[in-house]
Amino acid sequence: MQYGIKHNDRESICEALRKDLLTGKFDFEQPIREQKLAERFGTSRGPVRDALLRLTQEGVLVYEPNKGVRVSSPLTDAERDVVVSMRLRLEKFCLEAFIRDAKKHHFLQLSFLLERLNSACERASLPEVAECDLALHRYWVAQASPHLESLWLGLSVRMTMKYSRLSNYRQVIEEHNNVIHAVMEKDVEKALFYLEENVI
Amino acid sequence: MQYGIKHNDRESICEALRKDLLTGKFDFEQPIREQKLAERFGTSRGPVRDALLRLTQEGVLVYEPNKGVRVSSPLTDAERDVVVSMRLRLEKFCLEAFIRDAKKHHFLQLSFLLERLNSACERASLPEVAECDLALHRYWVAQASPHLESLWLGLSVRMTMKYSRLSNYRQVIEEHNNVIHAVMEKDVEKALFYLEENVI
DNA sequence: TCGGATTAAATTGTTAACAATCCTCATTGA
DNA sequence: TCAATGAGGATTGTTAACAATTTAATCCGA
Repeated sequence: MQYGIKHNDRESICEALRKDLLTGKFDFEQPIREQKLAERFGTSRGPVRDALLRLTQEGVLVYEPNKGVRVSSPLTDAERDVVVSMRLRLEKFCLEAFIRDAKKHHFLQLSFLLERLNSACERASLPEVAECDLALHRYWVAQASPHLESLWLGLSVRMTMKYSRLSNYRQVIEEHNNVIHAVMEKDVEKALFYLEENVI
Repeated sequence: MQYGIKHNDRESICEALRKDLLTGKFDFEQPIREQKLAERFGTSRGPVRDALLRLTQEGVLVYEPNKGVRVSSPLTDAERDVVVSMRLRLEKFCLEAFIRDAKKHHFLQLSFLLERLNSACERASLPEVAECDLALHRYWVAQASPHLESLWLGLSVRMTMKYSRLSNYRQVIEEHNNVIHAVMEKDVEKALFYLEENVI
């Protein structure tokens, strides 16, 4: 579906739900029912439960034994500051390593993801912009340190949920162009500078 | 079991496995079989799968579709540095908030957890020391920011897996005593100082 | 009318059977 | 000899039924 990742039911359900959650399609504090989701995705409750469990661990959902899951309440401003600084620490590390080791096909992939983000911005589709934005950042994190990818994901979704700067599409394009051009020129300093501007 | 948390099968399996994994009871790169664990815990594969999925998200295990999970390889030194600094950022934030808002019964609980850690050290039981150490830190994180608890857990298990300073039992006791006495005196500065010494 | 016990419905937790996939290893053919 | 093939077993993925628990509704007595 995306770039060569194998998907089973629970994976794709997880991604679909994450997208919905990040763009606010579920109400806060309202419980999410397994059966309903199972019907929506045309599977049994098993894979749905797997996906919910995983999103819980990522911090998007809150789980209570025998009661199911609900959308977690947003972070306080102080919590968000902490999360932002942690994400920056991690992503700077990854971007630096990515620039150091990147080969031609990595740059190609990067261009492709940037193009996808641009076109999502042009269509002014918030869910797609959010998805493409995450996919882009995720790419260099996954390349630089697969170990820390899931950690990064947890930080990013928590940030994104709090509130989204993504609706300013022109700015989104601008910021990502800056970062990626610096990356292409292998200018670490500049890339990190623009990344910081972009993430905060 | 612990302090008032309700446990179902998948929760307790998860905790038992995490303990085993943190103290190195499974070989690296060797796949972990669901059926075997199900027999060990006297359940079906369902709850076992849930626990494995969760530990994957925490970063202790690596999952490959249709192939199951295996123990993830240790972090590089550079990765570990990043994780340590992120954990410190998070835990300092939480400890500060904890000190600010703590009531008497929180201090009581803290004393209890410290006592448990001491006695584990005296028995020189590495698995228990590791568990009590995590439980102690986890307590102020969970109190200060339930939102970020699972994030903290992911950071901590990754750190602990890399290599463990915990076998120096005398030092473990010393360090935690320092932190907790500072906390009791509500001396934020001192507490954070000793925490840094302890975590790195 | 109100509060508390009792029942019924809805929901989550667990299980065992079945389907799909992967791995091993013997067989085949050049 | 050796690579390709294919059967068989082992393992993971999914499903539907059942058990346990929670939630909602009903009833009853004061």
